[in-house]
Amino acid sequence: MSASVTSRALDLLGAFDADHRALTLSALARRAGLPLATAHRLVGELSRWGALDRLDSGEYVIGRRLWDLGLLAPVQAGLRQAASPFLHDLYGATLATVHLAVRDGTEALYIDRLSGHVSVPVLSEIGSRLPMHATGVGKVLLAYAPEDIVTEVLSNLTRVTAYTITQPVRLLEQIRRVRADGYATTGEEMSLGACSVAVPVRGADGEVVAALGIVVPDLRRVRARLASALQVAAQGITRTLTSAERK
Amino acid sequence: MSASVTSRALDLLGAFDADHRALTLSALARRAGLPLATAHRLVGELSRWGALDRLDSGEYVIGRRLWDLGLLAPVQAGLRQAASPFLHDLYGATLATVHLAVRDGTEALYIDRLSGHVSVPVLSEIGSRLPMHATGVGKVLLAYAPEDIVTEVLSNLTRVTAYTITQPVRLLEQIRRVRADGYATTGEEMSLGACSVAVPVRGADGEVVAALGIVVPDLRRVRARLASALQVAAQGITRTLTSAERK
DNA sequence: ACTGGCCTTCCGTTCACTGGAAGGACCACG
DNA sequence: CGTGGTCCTTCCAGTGAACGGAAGGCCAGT
Repeated sequence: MSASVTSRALDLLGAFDADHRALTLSALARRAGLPLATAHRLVGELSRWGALDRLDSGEYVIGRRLWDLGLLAPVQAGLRQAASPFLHDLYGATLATVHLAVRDGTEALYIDRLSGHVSVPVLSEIGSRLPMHATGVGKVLLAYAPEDIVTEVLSNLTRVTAYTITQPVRLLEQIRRVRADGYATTGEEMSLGACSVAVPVRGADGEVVAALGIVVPDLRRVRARLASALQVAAQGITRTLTSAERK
Repeated sequence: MSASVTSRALDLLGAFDADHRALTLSALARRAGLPLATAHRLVGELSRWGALDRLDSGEYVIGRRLWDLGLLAPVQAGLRQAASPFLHDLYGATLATVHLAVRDGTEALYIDRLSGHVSVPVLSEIGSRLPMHATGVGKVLLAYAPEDIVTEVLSNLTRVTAYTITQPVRLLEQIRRVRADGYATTGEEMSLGACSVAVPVRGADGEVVAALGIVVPDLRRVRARLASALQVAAQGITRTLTSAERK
């Protein structure tokens, strides 16, 4: 039972998600499990502060001030800024979809994505989470994740397409390959018609902080070329990160 | 006197800004104006929920969950997604810094920015606010802003560089030109060595919802070409916005 | 060993939060 | 033009959650 005021307020914020970006007061109260009167008072306070905005229609949405705050989160602050120009360079050179992802628990969290009009359509959006075993960036992140996370992921390999790897042994084998080769690949394991290459991005101390990936319709001719292009970009990101740190 | 629990919790969140991305408990309490014990309790609750994360160093930072929430804000959700591919196209064609901004009160709020390694260095960051009278996107937003906002801005034209426009009459004249021509320009009014062109982006109902701008070192040869490229992109964004709405 | 910074926990007092109830605005329907 | 259905807003007395001073623990510097 959540009794504290703060937790109730947070429950209200938590009522918003990608499928519920705008909610009426009653919907908010319902989703947060609060009495209407209580929700009303709290929501009032939240919008006065700018955490929520009220639309002309009367619906509430996440406010600008929270958007601002979110930008300060370290997930994005350092990493994303450092990586941004390199993502653009990659995108400019290939016109394919480029991804930057970090590990969030047992999933890959996409913190940046570039894709133009000509790119292969993909599921990922900025802020979305996808399973690690079926994506390029995911496999990279998994290869450098702590033991217990790997175990947990291996025990739950859900099938997404006909090509998704669902046997723990095969995935383990691939993880070993990633560590040896320095890059990971997928072939239509997440969505049909989409293959990917991904490499690790290392921080100042050499630990893997993110994964950089690219999605193309077919790997056959380009695998090696993409892998080295990605590695160059990843190196550049690392350099930017380290030089930004010592100042 | 802020007495409600919620407002105290929000004050804690508000203690973070671009210059204070990581704070110790005591620093947080100090900045939020709360007794240490109180701050401790609230911060504990906030981090349990994921609004704050605690670093190994003991400092608190904005958490992933708030980052997630921020992405749901309408500032960015619709507009930015629709605009993203067009920004890339523009960037790809020019390799100059490309901006997308909306009006936030009397300032221009940058909601997206692309810049590679070769672009002119500029001040703007995603999430930052710059004065409207000294930037290309700002002038566009001002040209379509409500009367009272214009008045307020005109009464406070701070000088940034030697070229900044500080006479209300001259700015008003420029605003008229923007409405007539459909685009705005600046010449080193915000930072030396940087000129810009910007155009309005219209929503489904024809009202101006954002401004799209580009920054280059020199306008002389390219002004007309850039203006029309921007207008094409702005058209495309509008089309995407409208088609996304009726579904 | 001492000083000064942090962080954490405890607990009796008190005051801000609670939420049912009542009222009002709006819409659609018969 | 009532009637039933949304929705939102305001009120207020009772109570339990939040408050914050105080005390104690940890670490680093001197």
